[in-house]
Amino acid sequence: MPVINKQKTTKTATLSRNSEATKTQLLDAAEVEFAVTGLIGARMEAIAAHTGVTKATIYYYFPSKEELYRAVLGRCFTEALGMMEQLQLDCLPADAALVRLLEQMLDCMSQNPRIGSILSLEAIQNKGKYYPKHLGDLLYGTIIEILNQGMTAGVFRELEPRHTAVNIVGTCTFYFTAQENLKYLWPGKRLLGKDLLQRHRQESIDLIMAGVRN
Amino acid sequence: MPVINKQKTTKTATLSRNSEATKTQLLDAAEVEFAVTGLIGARMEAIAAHTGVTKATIYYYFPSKEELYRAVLGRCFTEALGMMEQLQLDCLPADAALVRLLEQMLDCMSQNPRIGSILSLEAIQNKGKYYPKHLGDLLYGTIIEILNQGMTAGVFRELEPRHTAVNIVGTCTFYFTAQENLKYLWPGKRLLGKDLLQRHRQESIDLIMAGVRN
DNA sequence: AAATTTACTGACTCATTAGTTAGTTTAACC
DNA sequence: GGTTAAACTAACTAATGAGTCAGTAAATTT
Repeated sequence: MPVINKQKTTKTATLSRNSEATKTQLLDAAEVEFAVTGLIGARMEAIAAHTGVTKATIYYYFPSKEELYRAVLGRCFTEALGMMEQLQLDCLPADAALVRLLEQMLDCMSQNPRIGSILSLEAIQNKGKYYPKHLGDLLYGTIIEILNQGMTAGVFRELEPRHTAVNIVGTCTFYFTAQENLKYLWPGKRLLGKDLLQRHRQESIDLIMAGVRN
Repeated sequence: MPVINKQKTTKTATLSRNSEATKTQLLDAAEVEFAVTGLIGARMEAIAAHTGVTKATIYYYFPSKEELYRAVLGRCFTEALGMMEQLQLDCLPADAALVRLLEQMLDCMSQNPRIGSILSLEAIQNKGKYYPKHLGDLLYGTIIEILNQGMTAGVFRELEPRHTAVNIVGTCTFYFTAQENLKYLWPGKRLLGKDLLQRHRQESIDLIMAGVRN
């Protein structure tokens, strides 16, 4: 393993055996593990092994399994939050804004389907204890706002915005979280392959838009 | 605890300390446990304690944790299958048939939201290893058939039936499985309470029907 | 090059867990 | 009322898992 440090004496930016990289790798491995097993089911040993370090190394970076879980959630949803914030929907009419938001959500799930699994497990196993409410507020708040706007403008039919928002999010996530139960519906095809994903994206947007439009 | 047996000598129907009842109670407790933790996370001790017996009693009835899990799944989906089969949708036009099916699915989830959780966990944790394919075939097969029929009849728009079927099931389940993450959207209200449930049922049906109709 | 700090490990502890077994209690049948 | 079989338990085993700690190796500083 050559090349550890590129800059030599830039403050504390570079660390001896590259602790920043190790930490990131641990978070990556932990994300995968938590996305399959949830908090309780996750094995610290498995996370360590997958990272190529010993279990004790995890405790060098994170005080406990629970805090590691919090860190994983934090990183996931900071990402998602960033994507949401750069959407700039205010200047768009309601229907265009909703299409844009749907595209973003579906692409987000395609890029990292683990987010959906983690949130599902979080709800089912931990009763939402670690659920990042500010993300929920932002996501559901944005959808509800768009729906209200659309109703006022007359482009959307009269609907209950909160229930509809929940159903929209459900539509954007189910395909990904239930993947493994659904795969036999498309024998021999990869559900996260380019063509099926593309098709699913379009079908989901069409269904929702037809569902809300007047 | 008085009254154990009502009929006295009806074959082997009545058992000494009522084994049939114990078995049912064990399955009930196991269903609750598995619906929260999944197969790997479930604690046999917890299932036993909740039933009011010792752990060893479970092994008197079931050879292993895995077989207990299989038995729980079996019972859940025999129920669901029974509900599906008595629907009699063949004689109905596509749109009425879909409404009927949606009502049934939503009511099924309302009555036992654990089904959705168990299926979600099954997909995420076990990669669908124990997923009852015959149930999936029946459910998705029925929806796809109705959608095709509706397109032929011209009452439904041109859509891809499989993706749409997945989205329909997603809409019918997400509210229930993600309950605990969503509760803060309705502060002070019970998501599975009569009024919210009723409202959600109607909103979901409206969204889907508007989404598929021509 | 010696001293110090940072990154990391091996070998532990103690709690928990699936599964077992030998034995006990309760009811059923004669 | 004594025998037998079914229902159930207490007390185990063996394995695994979260978390600890003393110590080592590599890099950085002096």
